[in-house]
Amino acid sequence: MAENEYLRAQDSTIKTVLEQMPADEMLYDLAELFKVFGDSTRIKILYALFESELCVNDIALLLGITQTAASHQLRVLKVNKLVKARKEGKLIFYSLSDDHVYKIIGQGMEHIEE
Amino acid sequence: MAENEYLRAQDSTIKTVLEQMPADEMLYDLAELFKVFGDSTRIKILYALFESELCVNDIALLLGITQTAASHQLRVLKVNKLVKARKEGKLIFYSLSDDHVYKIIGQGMEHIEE
DNA sequence: AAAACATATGTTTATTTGTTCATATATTAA
DNA sequence: TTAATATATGAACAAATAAACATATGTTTT
Repeated sequence: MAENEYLRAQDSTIKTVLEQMPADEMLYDLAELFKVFGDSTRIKILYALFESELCVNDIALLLGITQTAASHQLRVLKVNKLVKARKEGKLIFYSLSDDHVYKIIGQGMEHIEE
Repeated sequence: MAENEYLRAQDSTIKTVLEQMPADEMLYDLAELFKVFGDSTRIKILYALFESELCVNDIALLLGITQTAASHQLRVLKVNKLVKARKEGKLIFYSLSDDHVYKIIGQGMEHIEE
């Protein structure tokens, strides 16, 4: 690595930092994922789904939000593969897609509970 | 729990969902925390700090952002206790405050790598 | 003390985003 | 088929926010 008079860190450090840095696209995707968790309405929906699958209207009523708002946010969660949908007649039941959701939220809780 | 003709879910389910739901303030704090991770600039900064503590200018130069942008985002990270600062003369070295950062980002990576 | 350097702060601007309202689609019931 | 119910979609609006620019604060060097 070429010397850089503007950097204080050692060349070896700079090299390691740059080498370990994931590709821009991955960093962007990661930020996008966390953005999904960065809204209290969506967090509430996920918490509700911790207990059981629920249909859209139940989610809306349980959380005190409109059906439209629930639907919009469920779409965001679904696009990002945090929830999955199951159709039963005119009802659509949403549930968590996998246990990453638990783990990510769990880690977040640990941090704020300090 | 009183019966609710508008809800499809069973009373027992509704009861459990409502019981397990954390207080609104906690849900809000949790969303705020994830919001911090929900920006690629901040994610890049955190990744850089995985390797070693770094001063503001080095972070800016390494990531190709302005000093001002780095400072603003480091402030956000510091307020949310994800990084801590150490002063050495006119340099201020930032580093990760604890290993929750690793864990949270790690879980996020697992999810998107599927 | 003055100059140079490192970081922080305040303001403005452009973009993103969550919600609401109106409406469309789809399924079941009458 | 019409009405009722459940969910989704699209557009408009308001709030949040990241970046840029100018500048202030604090530290070291000369």
